[in-house]
Amino acid sequence: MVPRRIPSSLYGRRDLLFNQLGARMNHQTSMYNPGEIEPKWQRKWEEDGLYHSDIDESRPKFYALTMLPYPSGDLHIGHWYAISPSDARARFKRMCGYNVLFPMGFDAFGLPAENAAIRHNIHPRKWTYANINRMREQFRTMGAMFDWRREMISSDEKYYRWTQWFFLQLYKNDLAYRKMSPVDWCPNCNTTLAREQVWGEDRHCERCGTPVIKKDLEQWFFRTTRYADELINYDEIDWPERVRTLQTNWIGRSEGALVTFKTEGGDSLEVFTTRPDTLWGVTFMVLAPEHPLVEKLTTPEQKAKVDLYILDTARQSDIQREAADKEKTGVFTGGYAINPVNGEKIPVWIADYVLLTYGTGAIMAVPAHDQRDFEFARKFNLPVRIVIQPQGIELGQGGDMPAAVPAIGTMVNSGPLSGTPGDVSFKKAIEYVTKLHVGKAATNYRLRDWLISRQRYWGSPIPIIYCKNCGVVPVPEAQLPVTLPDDVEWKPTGESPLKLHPTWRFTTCPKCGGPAERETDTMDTFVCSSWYHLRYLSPDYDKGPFDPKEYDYWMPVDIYTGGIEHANMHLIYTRFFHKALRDMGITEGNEPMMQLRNQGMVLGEDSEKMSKSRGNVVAPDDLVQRYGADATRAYLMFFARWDMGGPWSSGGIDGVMRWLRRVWSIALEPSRQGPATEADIKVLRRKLHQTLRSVTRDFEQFEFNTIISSLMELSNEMMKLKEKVYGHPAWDEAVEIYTQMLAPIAPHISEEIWSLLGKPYSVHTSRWPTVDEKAAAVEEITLVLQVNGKVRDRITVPVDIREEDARVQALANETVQKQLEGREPRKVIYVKGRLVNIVV
RNA sequence: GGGGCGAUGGCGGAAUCGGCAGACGCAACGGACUUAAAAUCCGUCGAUGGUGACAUCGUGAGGGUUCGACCCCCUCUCGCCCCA
Repeated sequence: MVPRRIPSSLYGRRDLLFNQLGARMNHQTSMYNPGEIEPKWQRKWEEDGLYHSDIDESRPKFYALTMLPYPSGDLHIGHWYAISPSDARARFKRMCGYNVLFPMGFDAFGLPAENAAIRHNIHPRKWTYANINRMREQFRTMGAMFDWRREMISSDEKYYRWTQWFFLQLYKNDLAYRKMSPVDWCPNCNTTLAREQVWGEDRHCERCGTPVIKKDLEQWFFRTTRYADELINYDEIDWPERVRTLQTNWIGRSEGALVTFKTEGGDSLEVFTTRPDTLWGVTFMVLAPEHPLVEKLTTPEQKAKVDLYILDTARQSDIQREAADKEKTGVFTGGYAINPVNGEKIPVWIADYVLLTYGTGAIMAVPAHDQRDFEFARKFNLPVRIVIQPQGIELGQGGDMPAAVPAIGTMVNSGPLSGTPGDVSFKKAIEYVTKLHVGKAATNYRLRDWLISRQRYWGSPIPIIYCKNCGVVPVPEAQLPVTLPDDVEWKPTGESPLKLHPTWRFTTCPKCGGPAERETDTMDTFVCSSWYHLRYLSPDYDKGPFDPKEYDYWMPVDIYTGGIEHANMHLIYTRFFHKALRDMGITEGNEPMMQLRNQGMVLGEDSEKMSKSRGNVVAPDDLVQRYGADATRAYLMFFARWDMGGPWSSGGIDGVMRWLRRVWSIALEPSRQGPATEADIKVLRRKLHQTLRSVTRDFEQFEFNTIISSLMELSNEMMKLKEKVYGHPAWDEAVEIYTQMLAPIAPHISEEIWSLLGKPYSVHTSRWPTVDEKAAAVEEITLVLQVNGKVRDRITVPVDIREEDARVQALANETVQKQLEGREPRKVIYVKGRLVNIVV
């Protein structure tokens, strides 16, 4: 636990008080002491409910959402980096007049809790909720504008009741189904993993690093593929192109044709091809070793070799199997298939580079026009036949091609379609196979349905009952939630603890009342996080997953911030969820989150990923102790572009701390009052309103680092002018607006300054100032004088100088004349407000 | 192997529409204050040459387009990410 009050002796530089500053300070001012003011204001804001967000039809709403943390035990610097700038922007929006909802919660189910249970013999619930309590306190030190009344915790019964309810709705609408399937299984975590939880060349478990193995199990799936086409459409949302590309590639839509070949024995052998125009170039077929027809096709002479090869393949990972640079391996089955377009008899092979899970698990091999097929043909001496003649490429004979030529071109050696030009070849080929009833146009996706079953304890139970008489029976909605029992034993047995529970598993069938068994698998935690943004709307609501009144007011999410690593998982799942719910009439609109922005990553000072083992971890608690939350927040916004991130630098934060102390004294310390000239006032007001303009724009665009730099520039300017303009209304205006601009970034110091200035509480509910365009306008500009594109001089001219005058002045300039050396200008280029370039 | 992103002083970064490269900050150095140190304040701070005004070079490398390129195009190197 973080102490509620940090001893102020840690912060204050009391020594200073009695030094040279002491003499100048009056009773009103004291040193900037974050240790004192931060907890003070945090308490006050909480008591006053300053950050409560309630429906208010009189104001436009703004739903600012930031990805919720997993309660791993400590809020680390990455959380601060992601969340505190998001908080600053939410605060900015609020000051701009929006009714802002900025909630926080915990993604509380998941493996680490259970691993902790196994390792330290502590109950996952206890571990998780203790961590949540600790992290909630750490969050409070951040000074963020969370409305804690809206907190959701995904492992609460009142939450997962509705996760289960959603499962039932998906089940009713045929969007959840069960099937036997080979799955990636982590032998260490004893669970199946989704494809995206399997990482790296050696295909290891994302959590524990153990290489995964394949296993056949009855599993629950969500039909994400049904929405594949809609998911690659981003018309309604402002999401970074990077994320859209990642999602599009992940979904991997490819158009082509399904073509049915026949085996000699008469079985249909369906293949998906993206190149129907190459059908006449098929010289062999390749099946995945696991393909169901392999056994039937294999001749007795080949059986021994085939069986051995199948065994070999099972030991390999998909990545190893598909690697393009890998030496091709394969075995002839002895069987043959018939090419439906020309009746040719072609050999059928098996090879590991064909995966059962992609397309139909079988391919037609066209070695002349596909590199992998080409390599395979060369290795096993199979014929290569050219059927495409791309323009301008000399192909020679198939037998002596150095590599496959995948280009599109005119069809040749293709029976009735020979001569078909490349631009219509796909269409014509598909028409042809359709007419023959041996094929049709088809679209294939890389995206698979979402496997949500986990053989683990710490997750939401799947609300399904298996009855000998009635089969698969959904738990009636009135009986939800299916509660996770507390009294289980977790031993790494390979089975879910729920399966070993003596009583929980056994129940009665809701349909026939006979003896029945519960599903003992729990749901992938990504199911929980697919709808948490809806639960914030009404976390205690018990008539549905969310209160429709709240939904109508707050949804959709206006801005979602978080890490890009979720592009292929959470962000696809949550879009899928929303679209599925929309089709079931539960939600409205096509997209849950209108705008998405990703932050980068904070690296250690050694430019490496922070990790305990490297010893390069920066702990935000220490920073708060030493510098306060405001300086920590400001430095996180200042040290790098937010969307890029970068290595932490421990020295840099001192500069930000110095800046805050300067701001403090600029705003609060009385000063000698010199006579202010018109010019001084003008300079101050111009800089002030120019800064306000750029800060406003940068907040809109998530450019936090330049917000801080321009505020630093302004404070430097104010420091220079203070002795002259102190006491003048322009000075008071500057201090007031400065405090407001600072408020979203450093909420505590600005609230303290605001209150010491005698302004009405609170700076955070004050209205964002408007730019005085007249004050911000410049009257004189620096015109750059170039000769042949090189800067030679700069002159100060009126902002509205006429082009003719600018040209005349430039040519008359002494330095320019010297550079011209009497040469006659060939051309004079004038860029308004920028430069005159004289070309000789 | 394919795709994406990036490379700017000693360091983090700025330059928002093709128009003053290096804003702002860190570090460093010099000065003021101090018995002293810290803190604070003032100043210097891309490289080379020059006492200096100034000149030449300079945004990973090479080429191109342009009156003018950190910015656009081509080729390459390195780093990170994603997909294989």
